[in-house]
Amino acid sequence: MTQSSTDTDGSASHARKELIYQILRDRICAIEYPPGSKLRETDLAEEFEVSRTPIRNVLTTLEHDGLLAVKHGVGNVVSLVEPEELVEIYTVRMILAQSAGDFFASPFPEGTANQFVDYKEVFQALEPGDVVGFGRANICYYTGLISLITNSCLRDMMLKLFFQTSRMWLISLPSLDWSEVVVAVSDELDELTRLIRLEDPIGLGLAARNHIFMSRRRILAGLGISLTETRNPL
Amino acid sequence: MTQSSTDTDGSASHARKELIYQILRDRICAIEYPPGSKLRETDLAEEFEVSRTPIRNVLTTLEHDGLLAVKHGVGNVVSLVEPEELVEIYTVRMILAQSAGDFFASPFPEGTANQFVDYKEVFQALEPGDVVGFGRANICYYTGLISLITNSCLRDMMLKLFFQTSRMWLISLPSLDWSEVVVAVSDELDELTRLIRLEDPIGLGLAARNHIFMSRRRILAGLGISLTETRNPL
DNA sequence: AGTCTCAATGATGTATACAACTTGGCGCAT
DNA sequence: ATGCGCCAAGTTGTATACATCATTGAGACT
Repeated sequence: MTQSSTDTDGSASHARKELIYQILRDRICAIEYPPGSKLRETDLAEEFEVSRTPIRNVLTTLEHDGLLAVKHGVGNVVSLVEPEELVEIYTVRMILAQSAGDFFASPFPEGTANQFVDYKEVFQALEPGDVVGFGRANICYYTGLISLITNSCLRDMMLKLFFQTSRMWLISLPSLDWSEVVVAVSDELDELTRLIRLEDPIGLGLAARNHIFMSRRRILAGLGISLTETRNPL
Repeated sequence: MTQSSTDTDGSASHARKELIYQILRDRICAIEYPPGSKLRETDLAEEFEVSRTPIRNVLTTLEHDGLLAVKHGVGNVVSLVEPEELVEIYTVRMILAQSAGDFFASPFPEGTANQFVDYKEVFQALEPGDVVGFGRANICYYTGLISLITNSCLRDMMLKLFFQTSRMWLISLPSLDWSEVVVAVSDELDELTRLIRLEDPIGLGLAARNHIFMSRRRILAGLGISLTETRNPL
């Protein structure tokens, strides 16, 4: 459902709205639009060369996904996820990842392992402090990993939760040691690559669960510092 | 997120849209609008005494939730869930229910057990064959059960998946033995009531998981028959 | 009789004017 | 100087006219 509607939509307008949706979602999740940003409908309408109507349609969906807060007379502001809710989301993500092993395609598609090696190289090629680049790379990596799941319901759910937490993870990044994080992600990808080569889907799910656990630790550590420093993201 | 936005929205328009959303969602999930039905925007606009614009807004959300298929030039038709996808959703629901025990409010709120006794009486008072009444009762029951979960992310997720499967479950009902189903649901509620009185949240989650498993069995049995008989739900 | 074409119909999609709302600043009274 | 109130600017929300699309039926041609 939802974002998996890349199949025969038929109508061209659906495809266009889906495209705009994905673009805006990725911008929010890579904090090109950081939390607190206002997405002005007229601006977006001008950029995508449509009227406000289809833009508003997309914004409604983004609000339903928990990425935006639409406020009458104020603006469409990228929302912040409270630490308490963040922990809840991470907890559910861990549950899902732990159970996802049973639903990975086995054997893995040809070239999957090499794909993950590529992801790693992208991360390592990033300029230190390029948070947006890190976010985009992270979206690619996670989307690729989740696409290996055959249960479409589980897949959509994990994607949605990933997108909800992504921007908060990126916000916490500047408070952490960049090279340390890159090393951690590289090790993560090494482990996943190994498990894929070993054709161990259950292990892959468990490893993903552990990485989410570690990620939660890091993000909370980062936010614990930054929440008092940069209270106003604007 | 999503349907949990009953808190301080501020704007009255948000509240109105939320209300319309819940009404239409419940109608779909209780098959007052059975799969294949067309929801004409002008009709709904007239009923709720607004223009098509806010109605379309709600319909977009319902489509995103996987309840509607909006087709340009055709109509907004209540979608059917393919058996394959249905199994996937039920599988995820079982995973979530099984893990939900850790997140039930403990101790349970005062009067929770009596509430479940009431649910049981509602089911038993239904006239045989009143599928819509069964659907509405089921929505109440399940909403009440899930509201005991403290993890809001998990709660929203389970609710969403429940709403996705509800109409298919009701469609399969006429192919099953009514009194047998009522007895099964009554036993279900008895067991949940007992576990609530025992203050056993973990057991409650596991029992819910088992009931979802049984429900999946019944619904597939029902659809196995009705899928060939009532192919055109219109 | 059968089939193809096309126009009429009715639905959703889009654009735009206007209404409702929030916020900030300016001015006035205290 | 300060606090209060009101107005203006800017934003989202709504209503409506029109565009676009899919279906269906009649009619003409074969």
